[in-house]
Amino acid sequence: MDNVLTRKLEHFAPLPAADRQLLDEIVLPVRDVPARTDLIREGQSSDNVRLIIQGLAYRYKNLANGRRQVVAYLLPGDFCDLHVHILKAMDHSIATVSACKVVDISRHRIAEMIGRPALARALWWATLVDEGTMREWLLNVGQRPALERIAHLFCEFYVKLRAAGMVTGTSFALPLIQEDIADTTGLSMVHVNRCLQQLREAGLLKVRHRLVEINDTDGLMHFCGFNPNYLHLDNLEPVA
Amino acid sequence: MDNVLTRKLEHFAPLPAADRQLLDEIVLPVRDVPARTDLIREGQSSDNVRLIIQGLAYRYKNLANGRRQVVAYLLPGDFCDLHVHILKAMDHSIATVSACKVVDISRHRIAEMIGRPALARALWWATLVDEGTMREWLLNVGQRPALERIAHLFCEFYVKLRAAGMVTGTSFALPLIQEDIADTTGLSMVHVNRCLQQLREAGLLKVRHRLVEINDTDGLMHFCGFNPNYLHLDNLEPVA
DNA sequence: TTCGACCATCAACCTATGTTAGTCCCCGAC
DNA sequence: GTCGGGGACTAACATAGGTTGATGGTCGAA
Repeated sequence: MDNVLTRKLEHFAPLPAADRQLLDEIVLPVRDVPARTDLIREGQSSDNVRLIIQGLAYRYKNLANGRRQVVAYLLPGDFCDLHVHILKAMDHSIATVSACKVVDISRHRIAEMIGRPALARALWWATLVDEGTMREWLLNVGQRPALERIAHLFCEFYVKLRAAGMVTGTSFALPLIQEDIADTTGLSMVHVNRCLQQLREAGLLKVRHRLVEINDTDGLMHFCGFNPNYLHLDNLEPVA
Repeated sequence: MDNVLTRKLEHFAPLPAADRQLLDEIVLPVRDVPARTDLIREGQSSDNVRLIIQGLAYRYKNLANGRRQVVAYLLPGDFCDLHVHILKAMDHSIATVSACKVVDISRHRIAEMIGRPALARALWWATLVDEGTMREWLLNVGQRPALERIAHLFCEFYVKLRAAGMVTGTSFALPLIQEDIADTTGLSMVHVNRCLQQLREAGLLKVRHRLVEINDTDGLMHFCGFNPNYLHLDNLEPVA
């Protein structure tokens, strides 16, 4: 199976063949977006819904003084703005990290999806997972010390990318720079750098050249109290 | 109109009379829950969906070391766990702040609501508003300094309670203690205390005896860069 | 009316993290 | 092959906010 949307939605429950076929039609044609490019900006509205097919993107909000908070990452199979036709304007922006492949899906197609019970439930599940993730991030940023906060972020990437089949062995590609990690965790870039070195010295994880290698999965998860329940990936094979 | 659910959902769009009638049936019978009581705990699941009719409650998550993060407040008209039958277990807990009146709604009733297009859209809108709020909180906790962070929280309460008709003039009841504010903003109780005094000295806002008085609405909102767009209350009368 | 609990407040001190201002390394463009 | 730029990394210093522990209101219950 190479339809990333199907793959993602079937983490909730298997889909009828007819639904899978609809998803196969929806997933084309693909458009290329360069790295570090805004897909949609706060205040904008739009008729289409965008879906990430390949690459990494993120949602973010800015403060007037220029400070930035990343509020979510978007992986292949994630929708950018499923809600544009309910809400009048975006309350945040979305940008690519790496070069991405994106499809634009018409409003009518979305309605078609939502008309199918199995798909509607799967999309609802995806929404709930996103909410659960934001709650966990709030806990992370609000209560965990810097080292654990960063470790937790890497645990989450590990589990989500693994579910998407994007982890080979014990390492995965992650096109983030340290400043992205800083803006995700509410820390300064300098402190992120210090922490990454400490995590490396502790033998928990290595980050070099946009490649993350997790030496000690259990150790890392235990260190930051990572509990994947909030991702609701009940169909997930246990961690190796 | 005294149906808090109708009132809330009609912030999105007016509802057909038949839908309003369904909501009137749903909103009974009411059950009393004392203050500072868990409504549902992380890991639990449940067949019913709870709806807050009166009082204040909050969603929260705990760390193993006992630290607590409040991730959302629930006002009259808010559902506690609309998703229990999609997800297998709660990924967070919910507790009351003040004594609350709550209704338990059966799964079948929820399905009935979702079957009505106008209600389904209104519920979807409510979900999206909750998501938008969490993104704003992430920005708040991750990027704003303590004073602005607390000011922002009070701005949000002001606007939401005002939309719910729970603000009289320039002040409103808010049963939170300083420790709640601390656990909401990711600050220590002591620092919250310091900040509240500074906000008072600055003539922006006074908090005493669970009563908040906002002296200078515009000043307060400007001070913390509050922009209510994320609440998507397009039908809201402008701030007095 | 008194008592006890709970909550607000205060002071002294501490430290995790931020800031500034660099250097260095690597890679891709020409 | 060299140049330029982005990103990683360092060091020295600054501070916002945390911690601890004590004091003092206020209010409801008996």
